[in-house]
Amino acid sequence: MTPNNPLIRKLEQFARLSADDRRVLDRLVGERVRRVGPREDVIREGEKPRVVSLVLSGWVCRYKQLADGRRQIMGFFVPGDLCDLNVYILREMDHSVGTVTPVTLAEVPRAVMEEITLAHPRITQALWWETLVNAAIQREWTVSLGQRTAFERIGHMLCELFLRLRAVGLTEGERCDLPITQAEMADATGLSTVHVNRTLQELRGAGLVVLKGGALSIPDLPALQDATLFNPNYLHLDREGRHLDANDG
Amino acid sequence: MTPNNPLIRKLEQFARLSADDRRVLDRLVGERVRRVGPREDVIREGEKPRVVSLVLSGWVCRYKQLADGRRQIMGFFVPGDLCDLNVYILREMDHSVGTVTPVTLAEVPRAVMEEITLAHPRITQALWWETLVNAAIQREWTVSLGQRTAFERIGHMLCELFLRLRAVGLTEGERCDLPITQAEMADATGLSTVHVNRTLQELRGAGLVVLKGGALSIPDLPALQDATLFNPNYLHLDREGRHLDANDG
DNA sequence: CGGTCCCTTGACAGCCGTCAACTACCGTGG
DNA sequence: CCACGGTAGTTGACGGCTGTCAAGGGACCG
Repeated sequence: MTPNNPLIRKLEQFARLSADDRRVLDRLVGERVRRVGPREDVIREGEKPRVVSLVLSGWVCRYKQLADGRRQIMGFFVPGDLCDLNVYILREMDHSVGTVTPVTLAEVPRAVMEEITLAHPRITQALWWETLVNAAIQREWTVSLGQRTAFERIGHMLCELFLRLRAVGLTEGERCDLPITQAEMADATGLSTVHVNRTLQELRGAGLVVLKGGALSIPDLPALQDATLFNPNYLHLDREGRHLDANDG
Repeated sequence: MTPNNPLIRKLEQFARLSADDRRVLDRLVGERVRRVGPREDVIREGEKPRVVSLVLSGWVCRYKQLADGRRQIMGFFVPGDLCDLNVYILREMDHSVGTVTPVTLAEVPRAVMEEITLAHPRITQALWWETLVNAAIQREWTVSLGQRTAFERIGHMLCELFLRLRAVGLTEGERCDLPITQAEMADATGLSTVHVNRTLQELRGAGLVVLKGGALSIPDLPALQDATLFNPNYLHLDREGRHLDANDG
């Protein structure tokens, strides 16, 4: 049976978990659930982070708004993603986290987080892997914004999101939901909405993506990867911790 | 007495360490030292990371080279910086790390790292803080590349580097060493060398920076911060873990 | 059926890249 | 002492990718 807990699903991209590991992670998502509507802030720059948030459903983004109104989305969280293991160490948030769609979050108190990492080394390793992958994703965004053209940048982002959603079982064949507006894609890619629109038309024209009504379809993933210089190595999805696999199924 | 171990110096931006903590960290930098010449790779994309590297002196950068030769520097390491706590969890590097200047590194074996984090909770917290700050820096680069103009981008980077160097005691008044070429600044900011050159002239013309012969001077830091929309909050340098302070001096 | 949000399109401008040449600096060696 | 070569920095001309401004179309909703 495939787990419906997206965090378990995701961590098993790294290593197989034991039945006990899963129980622990399931307890974690059940304890304190928070629902947030679309386009709301989960936490704002300057506030004190108190819990670790785990996305159970919906899309969330990190963003920063500059004094003059310019806004940059620094990353998306999809189900299974954790907003910074151990954020609570910092006194205040240096950026905001806001929802894109309606969202359900599991809010994990500090004590629970610490208890788990003390008692469950395999989970701890998997969470470290998660942290390192998130850092790698952030770096890849730096590369995109610094070096890739608008065409590559947008295509690359769609590739990444597709693979990340696939890792938590949220794709069906070549398609997945993509509940973000072109304005949000613009804020994420550092482009204007006008240019995002034109570039999407180019991507469609090249037959690389089908994007309509909140649904994304990638008819030929390798072709899109080639066209956008996409190398999936930074997602570290090939079960790199398999030597840690549990044996009990 | 101020420590000459830059890691200690840096972690004390977070919380005061005990004499024992310092001894542990001093042992860590002494054990295995590696010297690398300028413009060499410390580790290359695709290789297996085996140790955690800590910069003792000199400048290092993370970078990624795309298939067609475009290169993006994703971040600089200066003395006191750690190249990814726990990298060894990953099977292969998704980017390269190369020196800018001649460098001395402390290579910390996995076992030592794990031993320390098990036995010394204050150090562990401080290292987590380091990790979170690094992530915040990477996000800020995303914001710079996505939203800031060339002028703001370069000025912002100089601000950041100055403050980071100051945190490890490598500034003297308003000046510090800046041993990077304009070509490297270009790779870091996603601009062309020509444009970096022109933009630096603008920054000089505005009296915001003095940059010559590998030395940077910032006559009016608040002014530069204003001009580049620089908010230092993401560096979390205000001793946020002071409640953990050791009492033994 | 009016309003709002999102997407789309056209005209125009500007930031920034490319190309190419030139200068400055520095260490080496004749 | 000067020639030499290599690296880093500088400058000018030109072009193009991408932003801005503005207007219109389509879908959904109260």
